[in-house]
Amino acid sequence: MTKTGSSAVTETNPELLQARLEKLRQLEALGIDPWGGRFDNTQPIGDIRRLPAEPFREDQPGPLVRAAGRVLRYRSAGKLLFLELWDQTGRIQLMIRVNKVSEREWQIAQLIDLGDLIGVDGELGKTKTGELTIQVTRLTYLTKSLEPHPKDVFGLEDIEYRLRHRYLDMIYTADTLRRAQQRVLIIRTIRNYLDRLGYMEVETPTLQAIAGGAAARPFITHHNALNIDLYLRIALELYLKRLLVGGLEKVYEIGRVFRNEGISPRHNPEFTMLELYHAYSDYHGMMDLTEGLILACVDALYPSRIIPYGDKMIDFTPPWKRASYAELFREYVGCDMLDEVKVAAAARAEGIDTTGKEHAVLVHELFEDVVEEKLIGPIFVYDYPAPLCPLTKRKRDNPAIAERFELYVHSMELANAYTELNDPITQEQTFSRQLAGLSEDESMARMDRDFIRALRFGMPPAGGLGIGIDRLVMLLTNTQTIRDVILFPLLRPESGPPAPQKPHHET
RNA sequence: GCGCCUGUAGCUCAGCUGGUAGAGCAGCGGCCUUUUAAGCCGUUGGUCGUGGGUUCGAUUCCCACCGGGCGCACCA
Repeated sequence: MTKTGSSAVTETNPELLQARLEKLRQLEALGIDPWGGRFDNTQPIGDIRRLPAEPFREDQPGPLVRAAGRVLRYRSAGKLLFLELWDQTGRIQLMIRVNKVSEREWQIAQLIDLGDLIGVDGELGKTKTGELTIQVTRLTYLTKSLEPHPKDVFGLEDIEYRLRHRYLDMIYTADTLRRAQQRVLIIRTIRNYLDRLGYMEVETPTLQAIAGGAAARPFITHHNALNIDLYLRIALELYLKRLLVGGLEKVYEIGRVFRNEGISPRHNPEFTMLELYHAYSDYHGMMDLTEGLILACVDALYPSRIIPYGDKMIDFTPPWKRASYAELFREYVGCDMLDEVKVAAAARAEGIDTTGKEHAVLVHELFEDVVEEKLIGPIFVYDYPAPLCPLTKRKRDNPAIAERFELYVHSMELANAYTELNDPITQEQTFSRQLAGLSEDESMARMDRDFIRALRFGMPPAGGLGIGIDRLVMLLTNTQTIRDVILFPLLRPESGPPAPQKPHHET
């Protein structure tokens, strides 16, 4: 194995490894299988901690409990051992006394290393200092850990180390496990909420011949038997809309999408989207749904609807503020967004380069630079300038305005919804216009003729909603970086990667 | 992709303007039957991310590369 002399990969200290291998041999010599086996009827440590417990007494044994988990602390006091046992529900102290276990078990206990997995039966009680403790009567080896574990009391500080050893991060950084559990709860809450409203959850293709539904660069892959390039999807939209044509009136998907773009504290190349469509509804219907859906998540996680994020508190008490794009623009930029002269002046004042830019583009750049940071929210911003939203139905009485809203919380776009365009003629023109305008990067927008054909058969008018699940989880778990709500975010390979195989497809 | 910051023992960190590395914990050998980051005695452990340069001498200064972080760009 050649290492290209790079990266922060740490090799295990060979002496520490040897010490553990030696204990492994000693365990085997005692007739113990160091890799353990089935160990049934354990109680979660969190449950055990809630049991009533009295100080230990020789004449009156406390309740018997059985737990399994990882040893995170080990203190030997001669003929007495204190350990700390960890499982995903909590930690508890174990006490092993030489005269309370068999001689063989006492020997085994001497061979425990930090990080080993053990199972114990014992009596629940309290030590002289009042610490809730299981006094072990039977000790079962479940798995030897050969790698030295990090020192529990310091936790893990190195971000790269935490990401590359997420399993350790889960054990030694309480927030990591908490977030993983809360993420599950959020997604389950969303499913339950939508299922109760009669939405059907579906799964649409990840491999697509044309990656559509968003303006983003796709990943390219290859199918050998068909000998065609395929794209990883960048959105769920176009297939879900086909299902509207097919008669599913309330449909959603929670799934991974892939965008071949930069990485940042708010961006991972693969992330999870909820997209949802409701036939015969519109963007106002989606606003109500969004509010209810996110509130259900807040209620699932917090006793209050005012929750912390960073150094701020976010108040989710409904009803949430709703303001039009034009209103907010006037309020924070200080001029009417239709006034081309004033908008250009305001843009220049913000240091935006105005040369050769369309009016609508300037308006939106100003909105992003000036307005977004004010939107602590939650606030629904609705009625967008039509040029910004090619896939959206225009207002009947004002074709310059698109029926779209975005939900902002803490200046972050959390949800995006439209009254969906179901007019195949306009849709086709929009595709063509996008293609004409973006000839430089042909992969950004592709004419999806099959989708146009589906629209021609008649897609019901509908409201559609997209929510970035990762960002929702960030917000609801008070997490500042997307890497900490995705268990395994993308990182460069840690040792020198094999030379990338030519040919590249682009860039 | 560009800019700034960063990489010292298994973990967490020191190391002043250049003199070839140090602590705590973990490990190893002892002592201890109520510890709480247990304590006491002894002890092992590092090509200071990698390569090159300057220098009598580089963890320290310079350059390149590799990994990571933050910001910008692309985007959600």
